[in-house]
This record gives sequence, C-alpha cells and structure tokens, in this order.
Amino acid sequence: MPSAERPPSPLTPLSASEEGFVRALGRVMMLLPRAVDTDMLRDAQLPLSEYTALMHLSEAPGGHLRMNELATVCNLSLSGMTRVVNRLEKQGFVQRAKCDEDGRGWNAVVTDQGLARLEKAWPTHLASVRRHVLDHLDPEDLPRLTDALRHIVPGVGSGGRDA
Amino acid sequence: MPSAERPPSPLTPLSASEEGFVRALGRVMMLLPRAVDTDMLRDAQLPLSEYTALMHLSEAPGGHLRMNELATVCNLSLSGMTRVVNRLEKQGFVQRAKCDEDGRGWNAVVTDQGLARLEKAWPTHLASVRRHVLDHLDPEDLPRLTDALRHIVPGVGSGGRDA
DNA sequence: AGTAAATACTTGCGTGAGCAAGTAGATGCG
DNA sequence: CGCATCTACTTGCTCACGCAAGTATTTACT
Repeated sequence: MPSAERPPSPLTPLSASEEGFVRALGRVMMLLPRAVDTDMLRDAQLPLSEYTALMHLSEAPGGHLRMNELATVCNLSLSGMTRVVNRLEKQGFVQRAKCDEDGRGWNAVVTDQGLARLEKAWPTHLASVRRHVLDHLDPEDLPRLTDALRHIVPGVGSGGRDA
Repeated sequence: MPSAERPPSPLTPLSASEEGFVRALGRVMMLLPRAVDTDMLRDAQLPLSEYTALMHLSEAPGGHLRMNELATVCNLSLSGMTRVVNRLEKQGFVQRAKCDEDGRGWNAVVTDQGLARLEKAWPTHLASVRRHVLDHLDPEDLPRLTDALRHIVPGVGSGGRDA
C-alpha cells in the first residue's frame, strides 16, 4: 500500500492528472464490459459472464469450484453466480455436485460439453480483448499498468456484494 | 497508436503479462463502479449516475447540454440518459428546454437546486474516488496510466449503444 | 446432547440499462 | 409543394444483477 505519504486529507480537490485519470477509467469501466459482451454474444453466442465462469472452472483442479470461490474469481455476487450457474446447468455445461466435506456446500463442475463450448468460444474472447484493449497498449507498459490496477481495491469498508 | 508492430495475428494467445492485465482490469471494471455508487448512495443520497450528469451539466457553458451530448459524456446510452434526466427533473435538479435551432432537440439544463445538490455531494464523490482509487496509486504514474486507458477505445465497429 | 449462532447457498424483489420500436420534427429530392 | 428519408429523443420490453430474506447444515457453547 503506497499511501501514508501525505497527511490524511481526503478532500484535496483532484489535480488535473487525477481528474484525467478518473475520467478515462470511468469511460473504460462503463463501455468496455458491454463491448466485449456484445462481441461474445454476436460471434460466439455465449455471454461474457458464462464464458468467464467456464474459464475459471476449466482452470480449477478437477474442473470444480465452490459457488463461493467461483463467485469471487468471477467478481460476481453469490446470488448472481447462482443464476449464471443455473443457466450453464440448463445448457449442460456444468453440473452441481454436493460438497463432500461440507453438506451445505455445492461444487460447480464443468462438463465435457462445457469444455467443448469453451474451446469453441475462446478465440472470440481473445480477439475481442485484443481488439478492444491489448492492440492499443504498449506491451512494455503492461506490468506497470497491471500493478496499478491491482492496487485499486474496491469494496474495502464500503458497501458490499450480496449479504 | 502503438500497433502495426507485429503482423496482424489477432489470435496469438495471451502472454502472462497480458493475461494478468486483462484480469486486473476485469476486476476493477466489475467492482469499482458499484463501490463508488454505494458510497454515493450511503453518504450523499445521490446515485453516481445522477451525480455524473449534474457534474457535466454544471461544467457545460450555460449549464445545458443536448441529451445526445450528455449521454456521450456520461458514457450512457441515449435511452439510459433519458431516464436519468427524468429522475433529475422530478427532483427539480434539471429542466428540459426545447432546443432553439432544432425543434426535435432538447437541452437538459441544471437548475440552481441542481447546482446546490452537486455542491453538497461532491465531497462524497471525491472521498470515494480518493479512497478506492487514487490513494493506492503513485501520482507519478498517472499520466502514463491515463494515456494507456485513453487508448482503449471500446465500441469501435462492434455492437453499440442504443439504436 | 441441545440449543444458539454462524455459514453456504438460493429465492423474492426491485432497479437500472440497453435494444428495438414508436413519435415528432428536419432535410432532400422530385 | 409533397413525399421519402434521416435524425433526436422517448417508451416498451427484457434481462442481469445486487440486496435482503429464507432454508439447510455446520460449529460453538454449556
């Protein structure tokens, strides 16, 4: 945490560069998610939310994750995750399996069908991300940018994500 | 535009640093807007969407902007903007005024009440943005970060924003 | 063992936003 | 001058999501 440099005065007006950054970030936050989702829908018939869930499940050991964990890695509320998994389940891309060591826990498990779906969809996602984002950035800058974004930690002591 | 360096092969898999960047950005995009909105609602009783509209109107010459322009600067669809302005109008913070030089155009105009409301709310917004974002970043990095974000241009030839 | 509290997940409900279709006014063309 | 087209905005519809409340199961305390 690179704070504690200046005295705690949270109400200093934004400098010009701060202002510029906040607006640029706001623009990306408002427009980029839907742009990628639109690409996914049009070219792969798979919403970004479902793609993301499948992707994380496919990367998890055994292809399964607790609802909780899945929600966290997808940056979704638990109830939102429930619905995404419902949709995926109806399509046969995941199954729910009771958690062995905790009777109230459930695992979402990718099916082979789900993996196949993912396989079919990833080029679209990749192309979208490249076209909207990475094509416009200098690879040299990425580590620094990533580091900066990782320091932005929303939800620390403010409102919060489901119950 | 720092592209045209490598041949047009949009399907190269993501490198590790690209992957990291995309995930970090995804996290911020998913979580930050609601975090700030929650702060605004809790501490200023004014949603971020309405705050943003008032802010842009207050900065515009004459305190008015065409629905069109307002939607653009707020990064909102035109129909979404219609509803935000409806809400603001009901509260007396803006008025609609017919556009002189174009009979089908409407201006959203901030009222004095609206300006007062903005005046009351900006400290909350400022604190939220500082707490969630700027406190965690090195001011030295801001120009570079802003520049990078500005190069990310969503919606170029993909789906798009209302009709 | 038995009850109270915490946890894991789902469901009910409300809200905000985009798309598509509708309306009203402007522009162009014959 | 009249009709077709285009533009600016609004409204109908749908949907995804978060929050709060509900259910089931585990943990903690006595």
